[in-house]
Amino acid sequence: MTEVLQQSRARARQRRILDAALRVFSRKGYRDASVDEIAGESATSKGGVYFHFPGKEAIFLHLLNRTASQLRTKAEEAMAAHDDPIAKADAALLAVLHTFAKHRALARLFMVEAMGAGREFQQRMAEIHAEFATIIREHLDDAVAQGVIAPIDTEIAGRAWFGALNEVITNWVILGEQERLEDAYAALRPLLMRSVGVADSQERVS
Amino acid sequence: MTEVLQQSRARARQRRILDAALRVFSRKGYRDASVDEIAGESATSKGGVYFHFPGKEAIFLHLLNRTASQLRTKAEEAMAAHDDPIAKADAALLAVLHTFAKHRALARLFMVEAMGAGREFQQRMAEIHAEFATIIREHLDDAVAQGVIAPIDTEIAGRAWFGALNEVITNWVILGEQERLEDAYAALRPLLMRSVGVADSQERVS
Amino acid sequence: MTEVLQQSRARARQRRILDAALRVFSRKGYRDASVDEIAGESATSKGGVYFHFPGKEAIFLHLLNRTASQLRTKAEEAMAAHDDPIAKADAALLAVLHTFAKHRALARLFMVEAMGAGREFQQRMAEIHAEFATIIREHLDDAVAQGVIAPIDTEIAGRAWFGALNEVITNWVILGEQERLEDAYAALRPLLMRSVGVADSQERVS
Amino acid sequence: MTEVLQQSRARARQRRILDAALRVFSRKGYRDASVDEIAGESATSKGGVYFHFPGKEAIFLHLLNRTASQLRTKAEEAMAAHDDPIAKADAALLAVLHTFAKHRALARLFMVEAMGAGREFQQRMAEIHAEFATIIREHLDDAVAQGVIAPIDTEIAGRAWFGALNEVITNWVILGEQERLEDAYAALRPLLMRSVGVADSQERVS
DNA sequence: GATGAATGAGACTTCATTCAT
DNA sequence: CATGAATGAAGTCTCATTCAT
Repeated sequence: MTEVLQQSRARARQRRILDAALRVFSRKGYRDASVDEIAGESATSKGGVYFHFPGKEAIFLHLLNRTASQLRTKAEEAMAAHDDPIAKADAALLAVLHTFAKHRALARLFMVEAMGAGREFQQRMAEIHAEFATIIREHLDDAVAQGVIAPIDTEIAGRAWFGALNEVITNWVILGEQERLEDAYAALRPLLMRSVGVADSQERVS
Repeated sequence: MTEVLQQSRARARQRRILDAALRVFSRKGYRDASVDEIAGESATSKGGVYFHFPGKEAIFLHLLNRTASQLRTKAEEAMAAHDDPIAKADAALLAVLHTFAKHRALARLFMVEAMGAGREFQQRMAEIHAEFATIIREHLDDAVAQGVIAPIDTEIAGRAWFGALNEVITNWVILGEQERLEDAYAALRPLLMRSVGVADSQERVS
Repeated sequence: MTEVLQQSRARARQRRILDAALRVFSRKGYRDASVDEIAGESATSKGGVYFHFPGKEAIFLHLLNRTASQLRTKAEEAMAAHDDPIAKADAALLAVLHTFAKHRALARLFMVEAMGAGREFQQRMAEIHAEFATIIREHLDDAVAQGVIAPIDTEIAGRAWFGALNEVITNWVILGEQERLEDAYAALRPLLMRSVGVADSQERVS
Repeated sequence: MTEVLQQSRARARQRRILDAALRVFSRKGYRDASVDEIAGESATSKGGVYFHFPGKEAIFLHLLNRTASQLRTKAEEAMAAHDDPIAKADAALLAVLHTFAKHRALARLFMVEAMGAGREFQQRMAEIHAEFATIIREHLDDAVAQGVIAPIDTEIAGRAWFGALNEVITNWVILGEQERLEDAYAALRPLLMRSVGVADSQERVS
């Protein structure tokens, strides 16, 4: 069918635009990225971009949501490999970290640019942060339920874990290459564990 | 001396511009704040603003530095009241929190807007974050030296503490009023303490 | 014949497009009407519209000509019912008025939008105006020839009659509902009659 | 004072922009006129235009109002020279005509472009038309009151007079040079007079 | 014949910055 | 020193038109 072909081509073009946008946004930042440049980078015309997306803002939002969803998937896959609730939460953090370590552009977009891109995004970003904090929290709750850790305020713990990770990633994103991002986590991990009352068990690495 | 008078008048105007800029930036965000509006809010003309500052960017940077310095002062004053190194670090965090709780505009500027305002600021922000992380770290180092806590990676701990705090403040800034910011810290504090191996001692609030 | 079927189908679609265009043009005005919207309203695709018409301009021109021709037909039918040349001219005006009263959209298109839609249309509109003025003129000429009215400049009279009518209709189109358009004519008629030296004779209909 | 100088310079520039806009609008029509071209023609920058006017629409509206006001002034001056109310109305029409005859650009703008420039202007144009129709009407009312003419529907008469004039001017604007606009009025005048029951008195021309 | 994705020229507008007064 | 008019580069977005499928 012609229709199907066109649809799939359209979807391919959408993805090309999104991919190009990711590159441009993380190269220039949201405010300094121009739709013109995104169009150029995706081998499309400006009009083409506007055919597929209502505007620059929408592109960024798509990207944000797409990334958040990919990230969540990765985290969930990583957690599936473990039974221990603490190990699960731990695995989730590590998965997120791995992903960002591989795609610094993504990390920059996600951790840095999104905040200052305007009120609209801050709200959405806060939600995304909260989503991840909640994932952690739920597994800490499980851990409490199973008696693995003592009862604590898991909500604040989830947020704190995420915040600590965030700070580490952000630093790594902004300052040059420095060290491997995973190494930072290796140092961070015992801290997090202790914070919820888990005695250190240096079982794992990557 | 006329000179002296003029100097002080000039300084007064500078401050008026900075104060106005703070209001405008935190109302509109960096990118949506216009020099025109800052001029209007500070009862000056656009030309006047440009006489005192090289440009919009410089105003923001001034503000950032001024705020960081005020914050550091507050933190140091708070720490001076304590001997115990852990208590010092703790007091510093609380002082920062108090300040932000009183001036949400400042918090927004400092924690949210600055990140996405452009490459220039991200670098500076990372430095400021690092400064605060270092303050914490130094006192944790003291604590280790005094045998109050066991040896740990204090650098990562400083960053983690700051990151956790950051996340909490950011959430509070972006989402509406919700709860008192200080309450969040009350919940956060035991976590931080445990993370460096200090048994909970619920001594204080303020 | 397949050919015949296809031809008639093509013509049907043409008409559907024209009808849709009339609605859109009179809703949005020429410049704010988009081909996309016309396509949507005529249950066709943009490509379809461009298959049947060379462009937006041509659609508008078609509409203009179609309307002018319909209007002329109505006027001629109305005139056929009368012998008196003055009555004929009178009937023509009334017929035009009736038509517009029923189709305000048409009136708006014809009297208002067409003028400002661009140079191309102004020329054509002037011609159409002239056509109607000429119809009136011819019957005034007949009246002069038959001695019903005294010799006057019938050309200018035709134009003036049309102009007066035009102003009345335009007002009615732009300002809301107000009164019945026909009532305005009832008031206008004696004026027109007197202007060519015909004593008032309130013979007529509706 | 610097202030005064700047103000007067600003006003001069405003006028330059308005004058340039008049030229461009009447050369290209409202929709095809670009702010760029207006800026160029007024030896300003695009930004300069936007400093003085909120946008293209506002420029056009200014022009419309300015012209309407000038026209009214001319008409009133012309009427001041006469006592007879009919002569006054007559003089007003002639004054309007003279003005347009001298400034065809103005006429085009006023009679043709304004209508199709968008809904906003149509409303305002209808008002302006009504203003002029009212001026005529008031003097016809005077004439009735003084017993110069028999009682008639002066409101519709005012509108009809204006409409007739409008048609004549519009034709003259759109079709090339042809004849002198004033000659058209000479032919139109007896018609108008008769229409309100005034016997012809070919007293004047200009 | 129909479809709708793609194009690209061009429109309006904003604003940081400069500079004559 | 202050003012605010002026600049001009850059940005987002619209839409008539084309054309591969």
